[in-house]
Amino acid sequence: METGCIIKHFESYAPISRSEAELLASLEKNPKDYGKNSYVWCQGDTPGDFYSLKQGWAYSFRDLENGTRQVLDVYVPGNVIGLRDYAFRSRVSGLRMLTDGVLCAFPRSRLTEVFAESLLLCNIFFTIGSRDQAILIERLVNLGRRSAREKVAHFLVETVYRVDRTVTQPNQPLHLPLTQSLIADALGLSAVHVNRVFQELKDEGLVSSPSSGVQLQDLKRLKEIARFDPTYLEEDIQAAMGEAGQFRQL
Amino acid sequence: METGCIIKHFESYAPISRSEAELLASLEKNPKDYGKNSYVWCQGDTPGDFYSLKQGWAYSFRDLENGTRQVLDVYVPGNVIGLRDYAFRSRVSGLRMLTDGVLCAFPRSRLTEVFAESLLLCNIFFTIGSRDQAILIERLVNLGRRSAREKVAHFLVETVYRVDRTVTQPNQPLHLPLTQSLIADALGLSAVHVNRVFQELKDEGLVSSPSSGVQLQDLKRLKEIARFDPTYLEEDIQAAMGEAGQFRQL
DNA sequence: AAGCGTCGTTAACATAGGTTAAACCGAGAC
DNA sequence: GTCTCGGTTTAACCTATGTTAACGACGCTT
Repeated sequence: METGCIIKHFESYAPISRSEAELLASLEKNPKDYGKNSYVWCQGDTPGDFYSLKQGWAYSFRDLENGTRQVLDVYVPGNVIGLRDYAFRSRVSGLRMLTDGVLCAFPRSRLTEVFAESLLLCNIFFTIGSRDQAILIERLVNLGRRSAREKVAHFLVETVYRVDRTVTQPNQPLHLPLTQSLIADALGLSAVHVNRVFQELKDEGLVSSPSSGVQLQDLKRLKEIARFDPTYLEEDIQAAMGEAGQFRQL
Repeated sequence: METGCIIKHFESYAPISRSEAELLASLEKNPKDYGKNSYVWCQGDTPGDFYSLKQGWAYSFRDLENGTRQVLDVYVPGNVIGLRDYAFRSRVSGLRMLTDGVLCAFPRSRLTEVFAESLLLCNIFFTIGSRDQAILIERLVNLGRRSAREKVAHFLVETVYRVDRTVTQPNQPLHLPLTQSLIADALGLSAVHVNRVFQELKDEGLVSSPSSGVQLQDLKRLKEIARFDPTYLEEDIQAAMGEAGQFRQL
């Protein structure tokens, strides 16, 4: 079995030892296929497991009383999903596949064991939580204080940045498997208005929409429109662990 | 020295042992006064410390390029603040006092030590992170998919719920030290429009505004308007830790 | 007591984005 | 090869909320 993508993902935070790699590998034992649009869990379910996303894309969302929904986050391969339900009796959001994909489930209680066995992994999980929060914060800013045009640009650029982390691609046009109505639900806009914005961006040659999904043609310009500042995606576990981290790594 | 409010706060998650209480107490060594409206840190600063809020209220925010700002969260006594910067080289948001208050700083590196020394405390910190995320998610839903009236009602009710956790009050009208423009910046609205909503709510006898701050007169009705569902505030560390938790508590 | 700054209030006016609805398009199902 | 379905596109119309601006009330400072 080749080295799992959760390991690869964790290695992007800090070099991990052999025994820790084994510990992580034990979290990736149960790969399971999910079809496009299938629900992994629904809001309100009892949260038994966490997941790592081995392949494909997924998103978390909340359905509202008034019939609308809010998309909370989009996940790309390597992401750990569900940590946010850690302390709750029922899931605070649903999880649904955006494309076909593979998820690895591991039981919530394993996490406490991992904490006990490896301080480094404990720190990395904490770092992931910290990063998740930073992303939510940025989304909050996006929703609260930017125009529709800026929102869309920002969301697209952020997503590209997040993909790049695990899936290193050449410098070519970047393809994202997002629908316009998903983007609308993520940004608190109507699908109609998202389409209006897309028309604009297309006219300016910044994006194109192939048969499905979105293609970014001019990342640089999009970043300007979004006033995108990537520091909120650049964690650094060294900074966090300090001395202890140094020590642990020997 | 009476038992610190961080201990009281942590006890609301799980019973903690004597040695763990001492460990926590060591985090509360440097109480420092902050005046109303003073800045504790600014976005971009290097994050050295975390804080527990011993007294008073504070809020975190982001200033935007376009001159507006987004308020991200409001903190009440007992809250642990700054965990979200755990893994970053610079703070993702600023922190400012809403009232006079007292904060206790403890260095970020201490956290790793605490993790190493107590599995339970490690879990509680994780739980706090999980809860923080749940709150952000709810704020996201609020921003994305609710009307101004619903937003305001929801924000007020949530805040009351969060205060109640540590500060147990009688059944009387609840006073919150929030200004209308703070609420506007938290909800992505203009101060003028927040005021319009407040006029409505006042006419209906649901809130009043004494010389400063907001007073909630009819929590029940406000909850209905907001369609407030408090499950996202009801964590349960038992559920999270499972067996390990049971064991650790002996 | 005069002056100043912050916050709340109100009104008139402007607009970004929502709503509805209808047509269209490509992909998979049968 | 036609049907259906989810997604996109366009247009006409509407409204919730933003903007600007001016005033008032309170609390602090001098």
